Amino acid sequence: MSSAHAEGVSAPAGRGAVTGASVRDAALTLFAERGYHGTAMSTVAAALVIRTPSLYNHIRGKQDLLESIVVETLDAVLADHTAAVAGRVDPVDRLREATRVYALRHATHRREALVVNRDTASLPEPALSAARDRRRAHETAFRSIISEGAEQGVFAVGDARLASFAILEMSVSIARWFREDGPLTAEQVADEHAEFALRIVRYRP
Amino acid sequence: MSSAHAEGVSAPAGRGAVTGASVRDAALTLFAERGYHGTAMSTVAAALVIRTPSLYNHIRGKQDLLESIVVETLDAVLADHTAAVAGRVDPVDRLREATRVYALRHATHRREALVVNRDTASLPEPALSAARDRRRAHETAFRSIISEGAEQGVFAVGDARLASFAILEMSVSIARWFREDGPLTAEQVADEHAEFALRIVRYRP
DNA sequence: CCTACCGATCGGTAGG
DNA sequence: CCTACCGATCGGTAGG
Repeated sequence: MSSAHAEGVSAPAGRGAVTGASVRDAALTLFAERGYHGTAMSTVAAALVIRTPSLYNHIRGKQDLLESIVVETLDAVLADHTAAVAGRVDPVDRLREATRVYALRHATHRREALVVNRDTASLPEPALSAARDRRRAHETAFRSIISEGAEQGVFAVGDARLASFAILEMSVSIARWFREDGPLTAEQVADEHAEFALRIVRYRP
Repeated sequence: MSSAHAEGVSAPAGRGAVTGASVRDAALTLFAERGYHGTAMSTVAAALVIRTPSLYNHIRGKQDLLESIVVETLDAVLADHTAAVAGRVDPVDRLREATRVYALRHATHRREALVVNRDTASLPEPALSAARDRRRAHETAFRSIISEGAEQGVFAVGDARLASFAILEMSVSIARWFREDGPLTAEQVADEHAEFALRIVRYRP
């Protein structure tokens, strides 16, 4: 994510210097709102107040935009996860922190999350396999925390896969409703979801 | 849902009589796989082994297909919910049953769930508002169970909205991974999610 | 159910 | 950054 903007459409009208980053940012906003196939490149150009062909001075093509959004986001998810569990041995700490950073990212990078979840399947190979590999790596790492906790008897869960999906997906849903100007901060929402995760695996302090 | 098939593509090759129901079924499968905007009507026709214009002897248009999928599915969700809570007064029973039927539907009607969640925003007005009203009605009814349980002191939950979204969305996610030939039946998955819901709201028997 | 065909729009290139 | 333009594909109609 090299965009200078964390949220919102980049400066469109007036003396806004169009760059690769601003094209990617405008595309990200529109892909998140209307979906990849529902967004015409002419709409991206219009958001930047330029003509469609001018976009191609900054980017290679529409598919490239999607690929960079998806792969970079999934890399960031994996990096978050690795950093979150590093140095922690207690499954309770590991699950709480892994859930917290995952939930937090879905509150702070809503557009990226929406696009990844909706449009990853539209990627051509080999980007599709690359995306699926990254996603699977995260799921596997996340689930293993639950399995380890269950083996140690600290978690009581029937099916680690089921619990893992439930926790991951309730976190993903944050991207659908979270508002920066809402009653809860991203950190509060993330903390609460981390507690939900521990309840799902039946951890009782 | 008047389709004769609960899952899978309707009989395509050979002596398959194409009907309105079979067109809707083929479109449902393809919309679920590739998204509404990612599916060409020519692909729907190809799945039925007819030419594109022949589709229009059975349906009014592409938008109509999406509208009927979304509105009928949301109506069914509301009907499920109403039936599930009818006659139950204990918030524990109400939440367990409301979650169970919602989760169950996402396991048994995966394609519909995927399309509703991915493509509702692509509906033109007034169908868009109709869909949003139905979804909101369900969310409100669902959340009120949690609020009532919290008021009665049987649930301990910080934010009813947060808990409601988390429960609903972890159930929605079932549509993304559930397989009929997997290790768990739809009923088992639904029951487990109902228990997850009670844990999230901190109900302790 | 088909062939023939439509206007509109798509992503993208040429060539300044 | 633009105008001019491309071939491909879109949803859909006419008229059998």
